[in-house]
Amino acid sequence: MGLQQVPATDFDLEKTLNCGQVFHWEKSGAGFVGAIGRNAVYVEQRGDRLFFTGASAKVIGRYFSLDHPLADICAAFPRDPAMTAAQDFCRGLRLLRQPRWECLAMFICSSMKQVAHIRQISLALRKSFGGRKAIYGSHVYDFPRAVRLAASTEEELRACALGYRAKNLLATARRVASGEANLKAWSKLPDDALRAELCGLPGVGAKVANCVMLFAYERLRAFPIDVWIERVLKQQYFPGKRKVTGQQLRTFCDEYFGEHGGYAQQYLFHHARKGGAIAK
DNA sequence: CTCCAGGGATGAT
DNA sequence: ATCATCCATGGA
Repeated sequence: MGLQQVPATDFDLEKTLNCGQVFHWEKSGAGFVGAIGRNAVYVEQRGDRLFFTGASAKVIGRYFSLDHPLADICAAFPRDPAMTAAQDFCRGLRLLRQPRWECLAMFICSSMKQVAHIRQISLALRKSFGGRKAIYGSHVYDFPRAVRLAASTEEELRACALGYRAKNLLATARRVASGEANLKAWSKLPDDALRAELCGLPGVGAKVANCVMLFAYERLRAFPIDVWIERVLKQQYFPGKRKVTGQQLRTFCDEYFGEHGGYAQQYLFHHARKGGAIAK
């Protein structure tokens, strides 16, 4: 079974899959197996080339955002110690273009959870409601469509360790399945209108909405603020300040990080979590 | 404005 | 082996 390949400069597959933007890729041999939409995929990095099977080069390039001008994006980051250290630590980390429904559903499940646990929820949902597919000597499950989850019960979802999130996921799945929430049509909306639509869904607040905008709607300006990022921001950009409100942080981020704020956020986030850049 | 449910992994004792 | 901690959203 031969692998196809594409050039992938300024790319780090392991960092891209393990930085907390996606939750279902599993290590397999020298690479990873996972699903890109309905495609079961094996992907492996060798130097500045990506070897893969299970999807077209076009699908691979699009999902891993190999077209993002990473050097230019990084060059446009603000020059400060935190950003420089994060950028150095995250070399090659790219923001994926994830399927909209899958991304929305997973970030509804992500609330108040750590990455390890979100991965378990992802697998449980896929095993219970998704389709099993063989790939490169292994197998994966694709993510269940909204209509499938809409036809499930809160009890079935709770069995996937969703806890109180089951109710929100079920309610949102029903809205998406009925067409009342048209995720595809929303992609034409400007940022603020898109955020407002997403926040109207059960289980979606500002943080989850910004994650979905960043990871599934190519809104590279979207800057999700969670506790990790809040710590980094306060420590690095508001040192010694006693009371910093959420609104102050919000305004600062939107102005300071600008056009590619989402990349800046992901780099600061990953560096804080994995690089031990936090003093608390 | 404040308080807190909710639940499983993870780190500390 | 038990105990505290992590955490976004929504509702009281």
